[in-house]
Amino acid sequence: MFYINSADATPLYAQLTRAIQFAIATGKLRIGEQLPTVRQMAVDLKINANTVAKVYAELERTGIVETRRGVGTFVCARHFEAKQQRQHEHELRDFAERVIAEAGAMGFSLDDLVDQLQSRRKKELKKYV
Amino acid sequence: MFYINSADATPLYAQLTRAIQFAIATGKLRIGEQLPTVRQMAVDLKINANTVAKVYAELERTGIVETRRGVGTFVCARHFEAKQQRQHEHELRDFAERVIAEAGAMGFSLDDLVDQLQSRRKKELKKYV
Amino acid sequence: MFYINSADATPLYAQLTRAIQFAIATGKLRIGEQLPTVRQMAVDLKINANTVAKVYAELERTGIVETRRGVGTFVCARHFEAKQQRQHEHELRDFAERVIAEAGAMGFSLDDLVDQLQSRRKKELKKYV
Amino acid sequence: MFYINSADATPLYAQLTRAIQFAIATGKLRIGEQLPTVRQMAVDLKINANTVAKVYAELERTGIVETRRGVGTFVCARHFEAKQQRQHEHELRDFAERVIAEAGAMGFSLDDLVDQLQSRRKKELKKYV
DNA sequence: GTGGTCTAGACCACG
DNA sequence: GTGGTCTAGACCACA
Repeated sequence: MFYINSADATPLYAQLTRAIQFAIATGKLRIGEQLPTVRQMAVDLKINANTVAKVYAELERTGIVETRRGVGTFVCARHFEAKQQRQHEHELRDFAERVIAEAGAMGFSLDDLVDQLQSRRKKELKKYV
Repeated sequence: MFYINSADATPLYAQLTRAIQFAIATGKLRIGEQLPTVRQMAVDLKINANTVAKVYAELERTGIVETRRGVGTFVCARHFEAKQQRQHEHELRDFAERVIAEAGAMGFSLDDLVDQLQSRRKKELKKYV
Repeated sequence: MFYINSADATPLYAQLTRAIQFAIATGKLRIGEQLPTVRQMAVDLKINANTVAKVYAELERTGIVETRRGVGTFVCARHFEAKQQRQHEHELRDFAERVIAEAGAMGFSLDDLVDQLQSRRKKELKKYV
Repeated sequence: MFYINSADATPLYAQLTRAIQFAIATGKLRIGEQLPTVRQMAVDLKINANTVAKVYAELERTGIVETRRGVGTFVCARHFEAKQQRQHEHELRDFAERVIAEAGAMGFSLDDLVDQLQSRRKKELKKYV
């Protein structure tokens, strides 16, 4: 379900964090659903259990998942502090700005990126509807 | 000309290497053209000169650039055109995944983000026309 | 400067986190001041460097310290998101409530606790004025 | 009657052990008096019954309580009056340090906290008079 | 059996 | 020399 590339210079824990956030954002992981256990995930990805634990702890710290001791780790209902509409918009604009800059630096045209984002979304929606 | 995101966990040297390779691959940097000096690049990107120097050294080792002592660093040739198309697509997919993951973690819906990006497309196009 | 009790069931990292927060709260550590290096702290407290690193990372995540790679870890200016006065008060009341409950459970009278808090503050102030 | 803070990193069993010992030491629980049943305590504190059972077993091992099969768990005698005064003071200091650290981390000034606590003193006093 | 803590020690990125 | 990442493996708290 998750994919890690140990050849990539991006730290394993960052890749996994991203993959889980992505899975949640696209609905592959639903609210309340249990994540693989730390050890199982470690086995699946062939990485150290501590690395997985670090990721889970980090995600819990940011409120994306909830861990119940002795039970497991679960996706939790996002509690986005109802941002001011204004601030939300401002942050979105900043974020879009950054995405555009990075895409440019990596040589992706905005069109390609938007296409990719949209096709991703459709694919994911299809899978789970 | 180059873009580095120090918030990204991907090592600075990897980001810079990728950015330079991309610039060469897409012709933004032409064969024979001079790269910014190590110090200039360090100042521009607000990173340490040693980091830039290591990137240049690595690129020289792989034959992508050539350093002429006391003169500067120059683009040498392209060694990686073959893998370009597939590699590019793969990188785009990874990048899109990262964007979606980050957007999700920040509470932005993919729709909002795509809207935002598209509303900026025209402006960006204008810049480069 | 910091004190850890490995006999205490409270995790070492929690004790150290607390000790550092305390040092900052009482002015023992000033804004901008450098914390001992990870390795030095580990030697001083006779604990593993990773445990210290975990604490520093955690404190950075919450914005209490700032780490500059290759340089060190520094106390940073607190950027308490100017809370609404109302909310601040509400949170303080909740916090006080909790403190009272815990003090009660541990058998400390409110008088003793207040005395202790005040004497601590005076002592700290004296030291550094 | 007992208070557990599951947000505190201190293990639940350690918190409960301390709370019971304190209750006995201060006479809130008298010699011969029955403790809540394991299950009742678990329900009250919203923790697992095994955790409570282990605490009771440990307390029995040290001779502080006595379990009569099929009947319940009873306070046996005090074995730790001697260390009480010094221990109590030491714990108060630790507790005060923790409170100061947490208050600092949450952005409350010690003065504000002390004010808040003192303003509540009368109410608390009333409760117990 | 679940996650959490800690250690020891290797290697890397950065200044 | 600084902090960061990762591993392997031990032991603990909790259900």
